[in-house]
Parts: sequence; C-alpha cells; structure tokens
Amino acid sequence: MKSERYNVREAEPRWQKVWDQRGIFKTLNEDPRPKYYVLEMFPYPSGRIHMGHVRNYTMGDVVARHMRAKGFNVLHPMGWDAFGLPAENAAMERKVAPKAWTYENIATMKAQLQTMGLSLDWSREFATCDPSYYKHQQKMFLDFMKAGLAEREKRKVNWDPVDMTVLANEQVIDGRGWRSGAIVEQREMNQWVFKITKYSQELLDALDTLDRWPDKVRLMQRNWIGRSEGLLIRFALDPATAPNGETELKIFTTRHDTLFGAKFAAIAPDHPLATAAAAKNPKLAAFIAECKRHGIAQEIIDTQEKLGFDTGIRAIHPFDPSWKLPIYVANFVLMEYGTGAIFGCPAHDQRDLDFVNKYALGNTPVVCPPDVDPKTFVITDKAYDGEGTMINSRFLDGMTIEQAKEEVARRLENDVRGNAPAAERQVNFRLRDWGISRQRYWGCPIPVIHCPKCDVVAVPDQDLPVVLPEDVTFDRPGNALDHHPTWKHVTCPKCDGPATRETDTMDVFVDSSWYFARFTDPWNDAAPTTLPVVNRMLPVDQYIGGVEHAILHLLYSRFFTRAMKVTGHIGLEEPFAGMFTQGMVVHETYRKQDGSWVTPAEVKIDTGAKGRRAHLIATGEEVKIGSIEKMSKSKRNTVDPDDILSTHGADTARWFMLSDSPPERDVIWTEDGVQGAYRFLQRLWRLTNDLAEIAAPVGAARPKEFGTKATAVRKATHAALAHVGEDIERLRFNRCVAHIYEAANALSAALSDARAANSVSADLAWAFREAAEILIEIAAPMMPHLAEECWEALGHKTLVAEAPWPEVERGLLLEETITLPVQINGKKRADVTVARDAAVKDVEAAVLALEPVRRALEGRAPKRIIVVPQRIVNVVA
RNA sequence: GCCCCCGUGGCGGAAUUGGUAGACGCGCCUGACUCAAAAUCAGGUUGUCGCAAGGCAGUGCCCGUUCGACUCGGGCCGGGGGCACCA
Repeated sequence: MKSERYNVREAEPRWQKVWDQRGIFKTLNEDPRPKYYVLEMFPYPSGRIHMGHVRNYTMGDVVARHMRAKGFNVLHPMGWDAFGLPAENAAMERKVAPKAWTYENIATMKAQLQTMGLSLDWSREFATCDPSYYKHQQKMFLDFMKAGLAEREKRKVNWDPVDMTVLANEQVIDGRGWRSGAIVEQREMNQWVFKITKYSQELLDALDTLDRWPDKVRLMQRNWIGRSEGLLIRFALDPATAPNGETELKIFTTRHDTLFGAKFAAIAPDHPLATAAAAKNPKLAAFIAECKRHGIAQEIIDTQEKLGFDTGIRAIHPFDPSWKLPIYVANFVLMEYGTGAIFGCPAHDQRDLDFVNKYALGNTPVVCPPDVDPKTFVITDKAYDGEGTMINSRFLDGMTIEQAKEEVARRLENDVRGNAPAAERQVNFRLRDWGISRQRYWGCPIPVIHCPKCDVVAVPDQDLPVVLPEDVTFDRPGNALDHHPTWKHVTCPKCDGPATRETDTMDVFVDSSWYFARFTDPWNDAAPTTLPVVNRMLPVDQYIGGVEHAILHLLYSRFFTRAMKVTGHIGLEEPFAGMFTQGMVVHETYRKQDGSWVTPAEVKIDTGAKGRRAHLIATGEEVKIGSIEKMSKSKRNTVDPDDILSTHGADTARWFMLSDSPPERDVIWTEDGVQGAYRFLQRLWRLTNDLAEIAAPVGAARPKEFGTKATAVRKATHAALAHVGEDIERLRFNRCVAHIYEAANALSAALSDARAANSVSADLAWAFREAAEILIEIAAPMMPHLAEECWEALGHKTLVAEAPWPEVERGLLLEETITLPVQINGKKRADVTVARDAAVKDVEAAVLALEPVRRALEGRAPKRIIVVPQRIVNVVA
C-alpha cells in the first residue's frame, strides 16, 4: 500500500512542462476534424488574477479538455483586454507609462494562468493594445464609416469642467465628477457613434435562435432593446398660437386608446418647437436653459422635480378641431426617445397625473376598471393603468383597450391631411446608438483627420495603424493625446493643408467586440480576419463569462459581427452559439471589535461546541464572522489564487471550484472546502496506486466472462462514465464531481473487499484496470495534473490529455431485475424486486403478496393499482 | 414602479423534468489505528415518538389539480437580479 503522498508542487510544473514541450494544445486551422471553439471572456490585465478568473478559466478548460478527448479540433485561446482607464490612473498615481504598466501586468498574469494548467493555445495570444491588433480595428472603423455604420453626431454628454473630460453616467456621483468633485454639466459634443439601432429589430429577432444561451441573458437583452409598438400622431398646431413656419407636432404614443383623456402635450427642452417658441419668450428660454444645466446622471433624474412651462402654443385634437391642448416644455420629456414629445393622459399615467395636479389641468378617466360604476369612477392622485372598458370617449365607448387602439389607429391612418395621413403605426426602440468616443489616451485611436477645408477625412489605409505616441505626460487633467505637442498635427491626406488628428479614442468595448474572431487567425497582418478560416472556426461553440456582461459586451459583439459581415470581414451574424454565465466567488467577511475588516488569511476558524468562531492568528483577538459577500478589496474578503496554487496546487483549486455549487450560482470559498478537495486528490492518488498493484497489466486481454464482483465494479464505473460525459456537456460540473466521488467510493469498497478475500481473479483484475483507467480519464478534465500522474502509475507511457474519451458500455447499465418502490396511498411502504420486463399483471401480483400491502388492505381488494413500468407502483387502498 | 429568478437537513447542494426527498461533499458525533496528535479507515447524521421492529411529520406559508407534487395551477410571505422620466 502506498503510504507517501502525492507531491503537488513537484508534479504540477513537471506535467505543465511536458504538455508544453509536446505542444499538444496548439490548434491547427487546417485540422480536418470537426472544430469546437471554447472561449472564456479574456481578462483585463489589472495586475493579478483573482478567484473569478480561476473559476471562469477552470470551467472553460474542463470543456476544452473533454471535447478534445471526444475527438474535436478544439480552439481554446487566450488574450488580453488591455486598453482602459486603470492604466492611465496608474500613470497619474505612480508615474509609470500605461504601456509599461499594462505589459508588466500581462506578464505577471500570464505566469499565474500558466500555473493553473490550462489547455490553452498560447501561440494565438495577443493584447488589444498591440498595434498589430488595433490596426485592424481602425481599418474596420473606416469600413464601417463607408458603410454608414459609423457616424459623427452631436450628443448629450456629462462634461466635467475641471478634468475637462466626458464622463460616463457611472462616473457621475451626486451630480459631481467622481475624480474632480466638480459639478457636471450637460453638453452637446460631437461624438463618434456606431449605428447599432439599424439592427434593433434583427438583434431582437435573432435572440430566438440563440437556444444555447441562458434565458435570463436573452430576456435582459430583449428588455434592453426595448421594442414598443405604437402610433405616430401628427397633431396640427393652432395657427393663432404657433411660431412662424411651425404647423404640426409629431407625437409617438403606445396609449392612443386614451386620446380622449388628453389634457396637455409636452415637449423636450431641446425640441425644435421649444427652441422656436423660446426665441420670442425670454422666460421660456430661461426655463429651457435651467433644464439643460442639469446632467443626465441617474441621481439627478431620480431626485429632480417634474417641471413644465406653458409655451402658449396649442395643439388641435386629431378627432375634434375645436379641442385645443396646451403644449408645455417639460424637463422629463426626452428628445432621444420617440419624437421628443408626448401627450398627457393624466387619469391613466401616474407621471402625467402628478403633472396636471401641479398645474391644475384636471383629468378625465377614459378606461373604467371592471366592476366599477363609470358614473362614480374618479381619479384623484392615483392613476389607473389596468384593463377596463372605454368611457367618456365618444365612438370608443364600450370598447376594450385593444379595440380602442385599433379603432383610433384605423381612423387616423385613413384621415389624410395634405399629403400624409394623420397618423401611422410605428415601432420604437429603447436601444440607442453606441457612442464610442472617449477623451482618453489609453485606447484605440479613431483613425480620422479633421481638415478645416475637407472636414472629416479618413486616414488612408497605408497609413494605418495610427499608433499611440509613447512620450505622453499625465501631469494635467484631460486627454493626454490632445495635450501631446506634435502628435495631432498632420497634413490633410486630401488637400495637403494643415489638419489635426481626431484625439478621441474608442470605447474599450470595441476592442472586445471582435477579439474572438481575431483568435482564428491572429497571424494575418494584411486583414482583420482570413475569411475561410474565420467562417470555419466561428461561431464560438461555448462562451463562458460573468453575467455583468450579459447586456453590453454580448450585444455589442452581436452588432459588431453583423457590421463585419456587411463590410466583408466575416460570413455570419451570431458570434456565440453557446453562452454560459457563471456565478461569482464569494467569501465570509471578518471584522475586528473596532469595526475594521480583516482578511481571511489573518483569521483562524474554530468549530467548537459554541459554533464557529474566528480569531486573529497574530493576537488571538476574537473577530466577528460577517455575511458572505462578493470578494472585494473594501471588505478585505479576498483570497489570492497564488496562495492556494502554491500550497495545494492547481488541481485542488480547480476541483474545489467545480464541486458543490452549480456553475451559474455563486460559490462560497472556504478553507474546509479546499481541504476537502485536497483530501480527495490524495485519496484518488492512493487509490490508483493501490489498484495498479493488483490490476491486470496494460493491454491485458479482455476476459470472456465476468463474475459478480467484476460486473459490479464495471457497472459502477460505466454508470459514472455515462453521467460525467453528459454532465460536462451540459456544464453541470458539480454533478460530475458527485459522480466521480461515487465511482471512487465504489471502487475503494471493491478494493478492500478484494484485499480481505486475499485473492483477485483474472476477470476482477481486468475490471480493476478498466475502472481505474476510466476513473482517471473522467477526472482528467478537472484535475489534469493528478490524472497524468495516476495514468503513469497505471503503467501508461502516453498522456491522458491525449487519450480518447472512453466508450460507455450501455449493456452494463441495464439491470435484469429491478427493485421498484411500492407506495400505499402515495407513501413509500415497501420495495418489490421483479424482472426488468415483467408484465404489469405479474408486478401487481407480487405487490399484493407483500406483507405491508396486505396489512394495509386488511383483506379488502385495492381500489386501484398504478404500475409505472420500471419506475414505481402505487396501491390505492 | 415594470420585468425576471430563487426559497429543500447545521451548511453547499442532488432528485432521471409528475414517480423512493435529502445523492455527493463540508461540518459534527461514535469507533479503529496511535503513548499522543495529525493523517487514514469504518459507522452514524431531516425532525419527532419508540429499547427496538416500526410509526408519524416533512421541500417558505395557504389552497387546488393528480393514484402520486420539491416539481403543475392560484394566492400570500421572504430573498436576489435586471431595467427605469421610454411616452
């Protein structure tokens, strides 16, 4: 019996070296076998890997190793999402160049990932900040421009007047810039946008085809795209009140059934009609200016009072020329959605009701709830938005909401005024075009030149890439690219006159919108992709990452792929055939008596009679065990992957990550769990070494017959094999783990049994070999280093990483006799063992003969017997 | 406010999709080995009544469908997530 232990620290690097030297994870694009593309979201090189990375990359690696064993040409690459703000912050705080900082981090993190034993094809590695990558991104930007998919337009932005930069909504806190603390202004600036809204409908429709995506993610995208069907109504303006040249106001609505409950119309502060009216009305102009002064950040929106200002202009009701509605400018109407104008039906919309109550415009209910008398139905301060019957609405009275909508739409469509109908059916989307301009240095430069004569000029292809200058300084706020003394000054490619470069860089989400395509042929210097290759290797068969990217990254990538198709860089629309969102890694929190947080590494846990208690290792002081939360620096409940990788090894970390929690749920990192995983590793090693002593030699001839003991061993092993294969394919790793434990338990028991008997027959010896090999092969995707060690111990000269997935012997999984549970009135009372294919009649007879059944029946005949073949029997007494 | 998901032992979680609830792991208890500890091995571990055989209850709560419900339907309670001035 083996008494020494498996030496993790010695074995893991040794096997990693073997894999590396034999180059077994390199993928050839011309490999004729069917391809399988496994991808985990590539990391941002922040400095060190964290437990979330360990979990993410372990899952992907299990799938990759399994599919490789199943005979697929597996593509499993890795790279770096390397542009972004933290590099600039590091430059400001620590005086290191963003580039140097980034590549140093990459080197550190790559070394960490390599200790995890991931089966990655490192030959395809790139970082998005490599000019050899972003050069192609710039090319595609120019192609998108030509195709009308990238445009420059004026957009509202949050402007920080101190840092002199545009801020994302998330960077505005309480109306102030997160870094400078300055009050943020709303500004209109020229921004580059990608026209994702051209694909709103398509991106929505195609969600139905993504059947290997989580429903949750598809739903989130559906809501984000936010399609709504309604009516675009042209309200004529009362000529006596309208500004010069203005004749109508277009309003988009989804509640045209409530048209007879309308009390006012409202337009956005930046609506052209508002601008026209303000020209003659200084008070209105002041009100509009006040509205625009506020930022567009969430906090401001939430707390801002709903305000309006009567323009004096009157709109004419589409069904009654004598009915005039006041038009207000209102601070809650958005120019970006619909037409930037609404009509208010206060009785059935809370916001409109609040508005009329403030300005004393009254309300008329037009939808009466069921079981309410219309004569007594009044609205005071709570709007009714439920179902009901139309009232106070002339020809609509008595209709349902749906009928009324249809009737209004039909009448107005046919009511042609001038050369256009009074209304048309329209679909609106919540989705906005994707603003990609960032006033930042560490990003992909937008490859255009601004010429005073020729306007916006594309950088000619032969001048790509537009490379970031490295001699930049971060000693003052704003965009370091813009401050650079010479970089932006160029001559116009068209007229040779003096011109300036665009100093905005692209949103980092652009970088990650096509990296998966670049991985298929990162060696192509001439073009972003190699068409035959990218079309063969994509889509990604299994993509794995966090839910936090469920909307933006995944939606942008879906758009970008379509844009690449239009511009001839790819031949498909959907980049990710299978998507999986994994849960977070969470940990208990610990606090000292004074309230300060303590890291898990500083704490020792004791489980005594009084329950779990935690003490500081250094001083013995008791610390409070707090709630289990996402690992974060602020709560100090992080665990450095290096700690476990260097002590218990990669396989322990991987095994623990996969066990217990289902992969989509959060996993709680615990020291006990780690110990448990490590214990199993050692146990499996001992078990295989012990088995190796009594098992038949490698390649021994298969016996013709198997005895009872050998058959039992084989049954348990093949059952586990069948389960594990299926569960890996469905990413149910926690169940794989359970099945491997079960198989190992069964094998241990059979082994000690054989030892006690002091003799091993030839068929049992063969069964032991088969079982040991299968056990190692099914564990190999999850604990690959240990598996190699055991494979070698079993006498193999080959690598288990290159072994084909074993075949399940289905015949072993079918029993000749089966034991059925017997219920009496739905409660399990007994078991009955019958032949697998026993007739229902025979089963009934056997059941009625059972003692508990006879006792329950007390001599009477049963009311009913339900026999579900091979499942269960239920006797109704 | 709108939309979605989840509630199972001390804990993480299984349950062939309507058919034996609690697989597997962690923790805990008992025993073996040991001078002792660690490691390892064996057994136990939903609650409750019982010496036991065995019985009763039990998947957040209430009601329903069914021979049979963790699973399906309705209504509550609790927790989590997404979106949010969207017309």
